[in-house]
Amino acid sequence: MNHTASYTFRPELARCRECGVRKFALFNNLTDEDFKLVHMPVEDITLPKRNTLYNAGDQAQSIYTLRSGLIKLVHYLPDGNQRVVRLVKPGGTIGLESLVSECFTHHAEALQDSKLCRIPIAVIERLDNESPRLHKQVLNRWHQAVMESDNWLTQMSTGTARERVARLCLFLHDDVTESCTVPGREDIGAMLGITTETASRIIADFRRHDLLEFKSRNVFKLDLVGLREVAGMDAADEGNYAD
Amino acid sequence: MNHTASYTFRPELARCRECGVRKFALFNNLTDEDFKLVHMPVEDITLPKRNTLYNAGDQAQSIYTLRSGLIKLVHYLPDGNQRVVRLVKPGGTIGLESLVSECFTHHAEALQDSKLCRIPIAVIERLDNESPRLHKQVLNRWHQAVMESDNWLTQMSTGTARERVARLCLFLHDDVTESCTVPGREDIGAMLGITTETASRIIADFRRHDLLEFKSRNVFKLDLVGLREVAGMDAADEGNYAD
DNA sequence: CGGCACATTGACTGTTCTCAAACGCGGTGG
DNA sequence: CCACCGCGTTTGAGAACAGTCAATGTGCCG
Repeated sequence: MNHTASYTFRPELARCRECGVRKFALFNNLTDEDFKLVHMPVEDITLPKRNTLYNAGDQAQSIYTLRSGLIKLVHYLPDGNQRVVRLVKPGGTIGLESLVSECFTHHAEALQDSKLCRIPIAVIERLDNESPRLHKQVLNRWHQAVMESDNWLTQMSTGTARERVARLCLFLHDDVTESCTVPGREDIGAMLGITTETASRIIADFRRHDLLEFKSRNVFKLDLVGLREVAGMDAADEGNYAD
Repeated sequence: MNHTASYTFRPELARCRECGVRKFALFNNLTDEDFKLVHMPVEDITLPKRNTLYNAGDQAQSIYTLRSGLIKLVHYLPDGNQRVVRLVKPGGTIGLESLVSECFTHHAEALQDSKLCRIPIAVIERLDNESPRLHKQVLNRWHQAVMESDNWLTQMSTGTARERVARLCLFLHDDVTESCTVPGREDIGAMLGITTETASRIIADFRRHDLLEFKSRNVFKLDLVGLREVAGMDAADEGNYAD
C-alpha cells in the first residue's frame, strides 16, 4: 500500500473534537468519556489522487473516515475491466468490512487528493462494546453504506447514458464552490457502465447546450435546473434549489 | 400490510433449532443460552407470490429471515417505474434497517410463495447486547447486504442485455431441482434495467440456442456451461456461436 | 520541441427501445 | 364444451441509442 506518504500521531480527543467533518463522521456523537477509551493512535493519512488506499483481498485491520477528497470503491470484472460500485464523500466511512472480514472486498482509490483518518479495528471493537453511542453509529454506517449502494444503482446505472451523466454531475456538484470537478472519462465510464467515448460525447454535448460551463480542465459550473431536467428528477416537484 | 394470511406463535428454542435454513440464517450460531433471552414471539409468516411484505416508508419494527421463497427489494424511480435493487434468497435477512431507522427504505415483495420469520427488533436489541454471537451475526448480515448490493450492480447492471439475462438465469438456478424459475418479463426488466420486450426476445433467443430448455411456464432447465459463457464468466473466448 | 496521455470527433455497426400488432393461456359465462 | 375476454408474452419494423475502431486534437512535461 502506498498511502504512507505522510502521517502523524495525535492526541485523539483534541483533534477529533475540532475536526471539520466530525459532525458527519463515525465519531459523530462520542463523548469525552468515550474518547478516553481510545488507547491506540488514530492515524492521519494523506492519499494523493490516483493512489490506492487498499486493494481487494488486502488484510483488513482498519476503518477509515474520509476527511476531504473523494474515494472510489471498485469491483473488478472477470474481463479485467473495472466497475465503480460507489463513491465516498467527506464524512463517509470506508472499510467497515474490517469488523467482520479478514480482508477488504473492494479496491479503494482516490479520485482527488484525499485526507483520511485510519482507525484500528481494536479501537472500534473496544468502543463498540463500551459506548452505546458508537455502537449505534456503526450500525448507522452500515445502513448508510447499503442505502448509498442502492442509490448508486438507481442513479448511476439506470436510464440512458445522458441521464446518468447528468445525475453524476449533480452528485459531484459542490454547493460551496458552485462547481463540479469531474473525473477522467475512463472513470466516468466505469461509474456509469458506459464507454469513455460515450461519456466524452455527452459531456461535449452538455457544454454545447450550456448545461456545463467550462471553468478549467474537468471543472464545470452546472446549470442545475437544466441538468435536473435531463436527469429526470423533475425540478418542479423537487423544489429545494432556489432561494 | 397484507401478510397476516397465517401465523402461529411457537416455542423459539425448539423450532429455531430444527429450522431448515437455520445454518444460513441470522440465528445461525446462537446457543441455547442465547435463546433463553428471547422473551418475545418470533412469528411465522406466509407470504404468497406478489404480496407485499412492507412498503418503503412503513414503520420498521421487525427483521425478517426468509425461510423459503424469493423476495425482491424495490426502489421506485421518480418516473413511477420500479427498479429491483436486490433479491433475497432463503437464509437471507430482510429489513435490517429496522435497527437504525424509523421506517423501511425499500418496498419488499414476494416473487414466489414465501415463508418468513418475523423477529421483533426488541429481540434483536436484547441479543445484540447480551450475546456476542448475535452481535457478530448482525454485523455480518450488514456486510452481506452490502456485498450483495455490490454484486447485484456488477452482475445485473453491467454489460449487454444478453449477458445480464444469462447472469440472472444462473443466479436463479436451483441446484437441487436443476431448474430455474424466472419471474415475469416485467420483473426481469426491473431487475436488469432493460425493457420487457428485450427480456422476452433474449429469453426466446436462448431457447432457440438450447441454452434454456422449456420445462413449464417460466421454468427452464439451463445449459450452465453455455450460459456461463454468454455471461462472460468463463475466461474463455467471449462466445460468438454461429448456428 | 517532441512525446505521451487523455479527450474529442467521425463514420459505421450493433444493440436496445418504441410502438404496434398478434399470439397463447387461463378463466368466465353462454 | 366452446366462444370470448383479459393479461402477459412474443414478434416485427423502424428509430434512437450506444459501442467500436480509428483518426485527430490538446495540454502537460521532460
